[in-house]
Amino acid sequence: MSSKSTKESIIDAADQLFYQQGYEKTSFADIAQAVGITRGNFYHHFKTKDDILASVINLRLENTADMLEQWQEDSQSPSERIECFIKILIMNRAKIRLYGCPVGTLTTELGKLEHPQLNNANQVFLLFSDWLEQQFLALGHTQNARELARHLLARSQGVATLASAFHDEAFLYQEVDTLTEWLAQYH
Amino acid sequence: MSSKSTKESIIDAADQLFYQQGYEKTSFADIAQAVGITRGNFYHHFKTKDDILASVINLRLENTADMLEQWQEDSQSPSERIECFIKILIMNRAKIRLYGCPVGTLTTELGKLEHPQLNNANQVFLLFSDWLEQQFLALGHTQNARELARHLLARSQGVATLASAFHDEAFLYQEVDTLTEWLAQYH
DNA sequence: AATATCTTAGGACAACTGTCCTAGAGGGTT
DNA sequence: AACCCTCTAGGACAGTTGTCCTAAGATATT
Repeated sequence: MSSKSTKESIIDAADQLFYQQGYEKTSFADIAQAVGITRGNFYHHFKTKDDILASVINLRLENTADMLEQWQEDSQSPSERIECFIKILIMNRAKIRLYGCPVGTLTTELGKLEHPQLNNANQVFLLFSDWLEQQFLALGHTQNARELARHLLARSQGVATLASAFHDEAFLYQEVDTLTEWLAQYH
Repeated sequence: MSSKSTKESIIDAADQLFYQQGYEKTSFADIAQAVGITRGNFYHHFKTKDDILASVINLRLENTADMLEQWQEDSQSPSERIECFIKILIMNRAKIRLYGCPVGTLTTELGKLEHPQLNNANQVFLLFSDWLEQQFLALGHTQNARELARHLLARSQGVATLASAFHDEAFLYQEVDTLTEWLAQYH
């Protein structure tokens, strides 16, 4: 196992734990146990807990950018692409039901902690926002493309929050239908 | 200062701190400092941190029930009452911009912590949900009153989440307008 | 085979966590 | 005056936190 692989393992484990338990609750000991290394060994890869968080956010930024690029290639029309976004609520329903949206819950927590990495975490939101805005622009909504993008982003956040609070997947399906109908009026 | 008053002070301070910093981040030391008592003195009023949380949630339940009752009395029509709900986004915009929605952020955090008080915290959501459902029923939407109530609840959650992430009050006003228009179609 | 670099385990460190105990101050009732 | 009960301050307790050091092991290069 090379150094890079161990470092990546740490980031992956931290990514999951931050999502499932929250950043504040997750300790070095938790991550170390998940990876299978000792706590002391940590310092060689990351100086501080904030360093790990920064790496986790960078990983999420990369993964999100890749996913959006994939959607861009795979779909023929802007409305199809927007539907891809809506459907991640279904794709990730099991985890959303348990932990909410990884983007929204992290930014919310970092906001309360007044954490310096909050702006970086918000970049993930901005990736989605800008990409959605592009799609609405392509649909011809030049006046309010950003407004529509943020609106859709907020709707998906709300759905994730309630689905998680009530552990209710049925609500998730229902709201995805409502969102698809909403989208139809902007074709 | 009587005992009851000190206990209430603790609950009030914890209420604010749990909202502003989160439950996990807030320590006994934080609360003690906010109230102006020593940490050791705590045990006389609350046995555990969970006890404080339970009291905070009960306080929020009472306050929410009172507020809903007030709206019920003060407004003449169901749609006016629903507008009261929508407008709390404006009323509390300063705090929402900083800390998000107190109900949504707490249930999200407790969900990740798998905290036994999660169900109690969800009761606050249920108060709103049931009350909104009543209003939609009164408007004649017998088939989908609950669906509409949950939908509106989710929308307001999403607005709060994004307004907090982007520290954007303008978005909040804009989405309140959108929600008011949405409501108009159900009069 | 010898050397240099990278990676690891183990533990030390002070600070903080939630919890709990004890001694005494304060006020009211007999 | 003597008593009781409520409340408080101060500190003890074991455990955990993030951080950091050191010594040894592993790996690669010469």
